[in-house]
Amino acid sequence: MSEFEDFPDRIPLSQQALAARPSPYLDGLNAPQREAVETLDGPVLMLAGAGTGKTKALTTRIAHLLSTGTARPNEVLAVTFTNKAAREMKKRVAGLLGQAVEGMPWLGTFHSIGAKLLRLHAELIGLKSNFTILDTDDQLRLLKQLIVAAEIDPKRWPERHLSNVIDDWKNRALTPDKIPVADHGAFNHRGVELYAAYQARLKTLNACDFGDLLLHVVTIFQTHDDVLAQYQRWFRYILVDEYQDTNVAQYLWLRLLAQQHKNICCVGDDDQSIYGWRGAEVGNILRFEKDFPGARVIRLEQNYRSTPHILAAASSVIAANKGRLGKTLFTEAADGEKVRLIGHWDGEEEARWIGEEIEAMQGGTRGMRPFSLDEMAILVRASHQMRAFEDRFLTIGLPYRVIGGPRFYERMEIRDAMAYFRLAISHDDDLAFERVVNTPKRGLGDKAQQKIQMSARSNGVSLVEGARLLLAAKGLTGKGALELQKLLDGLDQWHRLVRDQVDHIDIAEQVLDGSGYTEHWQNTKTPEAAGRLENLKELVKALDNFENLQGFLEHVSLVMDNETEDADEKVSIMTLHAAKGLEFPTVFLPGWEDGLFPSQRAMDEQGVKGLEEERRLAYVGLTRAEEYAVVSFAGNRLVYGSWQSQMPSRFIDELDQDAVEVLTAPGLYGGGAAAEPQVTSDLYEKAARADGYNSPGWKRLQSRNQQRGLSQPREARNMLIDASAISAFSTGERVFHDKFGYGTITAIEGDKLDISFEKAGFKKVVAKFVKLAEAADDVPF
DNA sequence: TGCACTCATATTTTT
DNA sequence: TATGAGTGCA
Repeated sequence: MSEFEDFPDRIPLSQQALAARPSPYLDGLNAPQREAVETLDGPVLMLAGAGTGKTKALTTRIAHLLSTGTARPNEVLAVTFTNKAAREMKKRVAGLLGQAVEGMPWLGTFHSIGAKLLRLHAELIGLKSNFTILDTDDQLRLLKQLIVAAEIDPKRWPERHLSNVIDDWKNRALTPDKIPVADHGAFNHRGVELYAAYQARLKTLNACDFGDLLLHVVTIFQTHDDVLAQYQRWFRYILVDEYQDTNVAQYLWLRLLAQQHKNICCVGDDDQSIYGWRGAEVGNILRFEKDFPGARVIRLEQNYRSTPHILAAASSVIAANKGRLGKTLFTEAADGEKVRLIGHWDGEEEARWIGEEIEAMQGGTRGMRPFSLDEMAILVRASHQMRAFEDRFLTIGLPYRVIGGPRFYERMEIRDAMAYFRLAISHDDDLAFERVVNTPKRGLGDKAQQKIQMSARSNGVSLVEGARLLLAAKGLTGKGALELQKLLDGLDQWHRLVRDQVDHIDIAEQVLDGSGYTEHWQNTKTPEAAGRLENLKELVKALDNFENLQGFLEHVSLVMDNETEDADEKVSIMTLHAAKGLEFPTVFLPGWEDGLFPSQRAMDEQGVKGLEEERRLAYVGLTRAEEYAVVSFAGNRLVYGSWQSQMPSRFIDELDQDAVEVLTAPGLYGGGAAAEPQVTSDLYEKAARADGYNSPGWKRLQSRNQQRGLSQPREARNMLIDASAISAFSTGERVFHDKFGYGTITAIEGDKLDISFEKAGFKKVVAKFVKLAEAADDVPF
């Protein structure tokens, strides 16, 4: 292996010698971080709370290993989950060492390292080393074919479902022959059979899916001692990021590799485990000390990110979870702002308020420093919540960016283009052929495609060959035959270009133009066509960074992400999941309502386990904030087209009251305020725009709350309960609700009223959203 | 092949 | 509500 030549080969130092010769990187680390860096031998579990500098510790540890000569770059296996994390790690290690880390071939994501290993040993599980990696789309198409072939109704049993079942098995490192009896009922008792068929099909296609990249490697390790032993010797030091997110397959993979030297350092935070639904096993991190006897557990608890109030709020929420490893975050930062809590009438108003708040904060009119849009983020539980914000921000012209969403390489045009590239390289790529045979439209519809399939199957050849034979046998006539011949000629021509090692950018352009694909989008008059052409250009541009098409395809299926860098200042909108690992000075957390967050589905399907994961999500959300966090909820929300009354999230109850300040929103009126004309909220809104919290409306609302003795209630949420509202109602009373109309109170429970509405039926509603019927009579509606 | 229509469906998604 | 997938018709 020549790739490490540029790295000086140093004589490993003993621990003793190391102690005597402190590494220069240790400055600026706190005691536990230092310990995590210096405890090189034996298993180490670094429990790193949010914002405690775990990446710093991890990268310094690598730099330390290398610079002291304890390990050579190729002896260190460092795995992350995301490409972004891998890049970041590379960059920071390089920064610490003052040189590029070209010589670290085993720093990467689980999947990229898995792919690398699998290419080296593919033949051991019946693949060729140039196997293709299927994306989700290919996978689903394949599964659909298998479902239909098995004469199962794909409507009742959609491929999506099967893919989940199979992914779940793969996450648990279960090959078809190892599926436990308890799972045999999966997918209408046909799951195991279809799984086996799928794996067989993948092998004939010389392909594997994401899960296989790990599963196959585990299988190889389990069945080939010599191969395993080689890597066990090789990887003297293993580092794992985000250990709480590992699934069983990844866990086995790591454990097998670590058996020889046992120098495995896992970094994670059980409180930030939010991917349980995807097969992540919190149990892996909870069990670490059992798995690796003699493990040193190091806790990083000093938080460098958030103010004490934010930390207190986050800690108080997460404290409600059971079975934690337990950490107590602390900070030396100054107090700062309290977490603010605000309730709104509905989702639309919530979005409006946040929009205004963002604008105000830009100008520094909230008694804080001015914040740039880049410093603010809105974190939602589910992506459909984004819409309200997008709508609002578009109307007021507030620039925003949505993080996450479909990735670049998942877009239709990119995949079509890539399918063409794949075909240019290999005519055996049936999946690619299926994808593009009639894209753009060539008059090769279902019937023509079936004929090609038949021809291929009966002759035992690939689809491309099958098509060739079909044409030769005159099995296809007319326009279709002509077009198919043109396509096949094109394929031959492109294949020659690849073989002759023509510059791959030229090839790409010839393929896209020659196939008529570019033209297809040029002729398309839909609004997104221009963007698609733009993306295709982008794709060709990206080719520049690679030696050849093959290298590009490998990369694109594993590594290409969607980082559109634009310099413009924008507010970020993303899901809580997407926010993990990020931080923002200001964070808005809307939609804290029971059923939405925590999500009803998580609780229904996973019970307490699900609820606890939701709670960790709340913890992740709050700990993203550096200086300022705002939690909000709405009393009414439009869910699938009908209005739903929402209860504030139970997580709001769990917030440390001392860390929270309650704001009263415009448009919220209970009890005494109910009699006030609607104009109150208009006044407040105008004033808020002008003067922020110094507005007369704001002050009036504040003082009114104070008069009611609401400044120091026991629980945060209780602060929102209008005492007069509670006493104002009694069972049997006729009330009015803006969205549900008139109804009668059937029961009262704290601030919650059970109301039987005349039109909307039975609802549970927070008292402050309801008025006595006679008080409502003068409200225009 | 393209359209207009019905119908079911509706979290989170590192690779 | 709004999106997509599937279906029927020109």
